[in-house]
Amino acid sequence: MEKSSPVYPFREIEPRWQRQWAEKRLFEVKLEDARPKYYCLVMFPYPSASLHVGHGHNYILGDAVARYKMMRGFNVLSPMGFDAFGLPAENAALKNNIHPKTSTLQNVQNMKRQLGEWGCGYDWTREVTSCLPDYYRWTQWIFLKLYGKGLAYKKKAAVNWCPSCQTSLANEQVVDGRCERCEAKVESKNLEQWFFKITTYAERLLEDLKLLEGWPERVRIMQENWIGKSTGVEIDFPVVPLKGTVPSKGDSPLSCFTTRVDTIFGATYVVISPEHPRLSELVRDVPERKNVEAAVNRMKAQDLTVRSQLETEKEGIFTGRFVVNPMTQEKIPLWVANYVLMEYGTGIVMAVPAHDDRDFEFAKKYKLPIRVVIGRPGKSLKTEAFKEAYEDPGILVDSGAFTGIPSEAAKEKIADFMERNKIGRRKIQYRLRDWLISRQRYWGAPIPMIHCQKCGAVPVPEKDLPVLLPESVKFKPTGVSPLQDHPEFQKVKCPRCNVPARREPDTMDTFVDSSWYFLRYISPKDEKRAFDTQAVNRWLPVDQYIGGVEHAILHLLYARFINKVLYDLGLISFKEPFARLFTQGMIIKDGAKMSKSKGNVVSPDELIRKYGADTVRLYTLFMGPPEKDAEWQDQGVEGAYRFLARLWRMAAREESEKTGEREGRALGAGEIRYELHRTVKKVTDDLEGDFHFNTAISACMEFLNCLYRFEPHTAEEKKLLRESLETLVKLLAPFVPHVAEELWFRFGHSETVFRTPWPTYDSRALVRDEEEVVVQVSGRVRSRLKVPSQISEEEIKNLALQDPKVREWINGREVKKVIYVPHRLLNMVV
RNA sequence: GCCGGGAUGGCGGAACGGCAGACGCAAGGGACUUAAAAUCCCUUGGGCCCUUUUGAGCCCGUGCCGGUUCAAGUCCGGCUCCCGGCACCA
Repeated sequence: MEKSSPVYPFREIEPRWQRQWAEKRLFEVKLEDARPKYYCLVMFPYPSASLHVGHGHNYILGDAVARYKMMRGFNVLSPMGFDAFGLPAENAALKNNIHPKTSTLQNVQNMKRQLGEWGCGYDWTREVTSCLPDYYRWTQWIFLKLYGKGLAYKKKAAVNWCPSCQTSLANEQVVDGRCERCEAKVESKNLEQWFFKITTYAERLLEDLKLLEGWPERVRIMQENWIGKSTGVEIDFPVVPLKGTVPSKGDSPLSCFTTRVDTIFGATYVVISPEHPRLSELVRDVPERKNVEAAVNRMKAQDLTVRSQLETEKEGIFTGRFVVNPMTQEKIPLWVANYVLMEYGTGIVMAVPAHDDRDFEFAKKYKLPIRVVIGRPGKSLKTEAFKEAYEDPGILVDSGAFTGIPSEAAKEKIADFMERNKIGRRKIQYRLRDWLISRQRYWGAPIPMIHCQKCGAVPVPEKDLPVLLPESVKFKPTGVSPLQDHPEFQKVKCPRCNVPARREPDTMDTFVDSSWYFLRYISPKDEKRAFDTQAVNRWLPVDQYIGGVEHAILHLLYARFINKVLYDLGLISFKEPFARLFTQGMIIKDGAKMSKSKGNVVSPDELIRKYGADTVRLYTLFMGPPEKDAEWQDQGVEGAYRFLARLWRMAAREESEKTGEREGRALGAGEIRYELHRTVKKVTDDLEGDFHFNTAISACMEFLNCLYRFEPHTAEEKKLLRESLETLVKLLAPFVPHVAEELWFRFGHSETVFRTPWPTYDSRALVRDEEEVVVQVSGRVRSRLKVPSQISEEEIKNLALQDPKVREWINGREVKKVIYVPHRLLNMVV
């Protein structure tokens, strides 16, 4: 239902102010301004065809923060750009038979329009678009920097392969065994691929999380889990030679990583992964060879996602070989088992069935010996009494010289012993894997490498950057890069020996593009370097980063990694890129995340036409605490709209007009002054804290309600009303910039409200002459007293004792104890 | 399994250990209006009870069970359910 005449003229004022701000360059930043800097950054978006109000949350939050900080006197940098390479654009382009560059740039234009209509202000002179050569040239440069440091390498490895997107994926892009983008089941494929050695930085990425006090705890924990550090010992188990064979190279000891060295005396067998490269050699001469190989092939064929699930039945087979437990000197069997992962540790695990659930289950199934070596207080040590493994710490039993030692201490002592006797060594293991960055798809930055028959892989010299992504390419996914067969692209000479060579055909993961863009905003037009070290060192780390929690691991980990590499290269001086992080909640509609595929998107265009951008912004911020998910309710928008209309009417009304609706409820100047200062304090505190815009807006609503009950008579009172309104407009300006700016000018000001200082409160005004104190008798509210605020405990007690309701409840009994909380409550216990 | 976070009216959500439900939505009633829209006012957690009435009062109530405290949505112990992360990681 279209409203014919809006209750306030947002249709006229919003476009006008958007134009004015652009003309006045309100958001354009001079880097060397004297004011303190504030870098407010919203995660740059993927240019999708059209934004919905769920996307809006992000930008509105960021814009409110930026505008607030401007009013606090900061030189605010609030840039915007587009994460424009990547699969979705390419897939959409294929579907619509259009070039991804064309559609991406179209989307960018549309998004810029939408952001503008939302009233979000950015320094557009700093816009970056990651799919344009003047940007990706420097993404390639960063690749070369990593390559130069030995942090980019190519290897053949089992990689995650998305059969639908026809490309490899990083570990971080596999969610529950499915492609993060298209949800197709990920397969394993052996491919030659480029990796970034993020594992080299595992410890620092973990350690420096401690520096990130301005980050949400949960994001830090998610990164910690992802890095997955565990401390333990790598133990060597000598292989027992087969009878009648000469000990061969294949018989060197098998190393196992364990976090529970204290249980070594209970290791009754060893299990090896079906993928282990030494396996075939180990079983070459055993009589069981045929059976073992058949079983191994069965295990390898098992669906990876199924196989790596805890619930999956454990399966194994005896290899026919034995190893020696280095502590007991016992000969123990070597088994192959489907639950041993090749990618973690050494791919070989010692099994202690008494003290590990998995080993216990496996030992039971295959009737392998179970030996108790950790005593449970007050429980039987007999193996038969074990219904399940005992995994908790305890006192060592049957553990040779280490018997009687508590397990935690034993871990250290046994590790020392092993290191002395060279049978094992302390080791730290991480779950984090190297970052696979090659993609066999078209729409990405080409990896700047050249393959030469003679010289091998040769980096493209920096002066030859960018390696341009050719535009006329058949980019239908085939599983190999579309650039592979592009003649002009491939035609290249080895930079080292000048013989004909071929270019690396793979493109880079888009997460490489996004792991440094915040540096580019500082000097976006620089043609000589990726970023200006000096300026970047002054402007970073980002003061406030805002984005979705879905990037908690992927983008935020990669960006931290690249930052650390650049730090080590001496190109930047800060260890972490983002000082404070705010992760906003999702907007839910009809119980699900808003998405085009679910058909539950709410378009901002329509809402803005109907209610105006300020209403949409106000409602978005008012819905709930911004870090939590919130359900979008169309009716709620109406409420925000009504509030702005009320504000407009109050501010625009004639001074003589009557406001107080009912005499009895009218408020006096004293109360208004008190409420004014209270509101300033509340809004300021909420904004300085964790961006609790919802309660800040509530406070503004309450204050406006108060103003409607105020009827100024004297000149002084009229002045107070005016002051109240101007202050309220300033408090609301970050949230509803257009209507605030309009009213501000109508009040007679000629300078933008965003360059006027944020209101302050006077704590003396927060002291009231008279206030209400709750009187409790034995913890229950029985009465309320209006008392002077500076009243003494003795006085208020006497007043309370005279109160008829209180007297009735005390009923002559003795008051045993009196608790007085000044300004709040008096509790008399009988 | 481990680690986070959460559970408050019909709904979104407020509450330095101190009046639970601010603010907003929805609903109901009323005013204005020929009517509608817009606007404004009142009521709105549940139960009980007294009174001729206006009203006033009492009890219960923040997922469940227990504890600390003059006082618990908030702190402590033990659960249930929901959301998120990690997970056959040795």
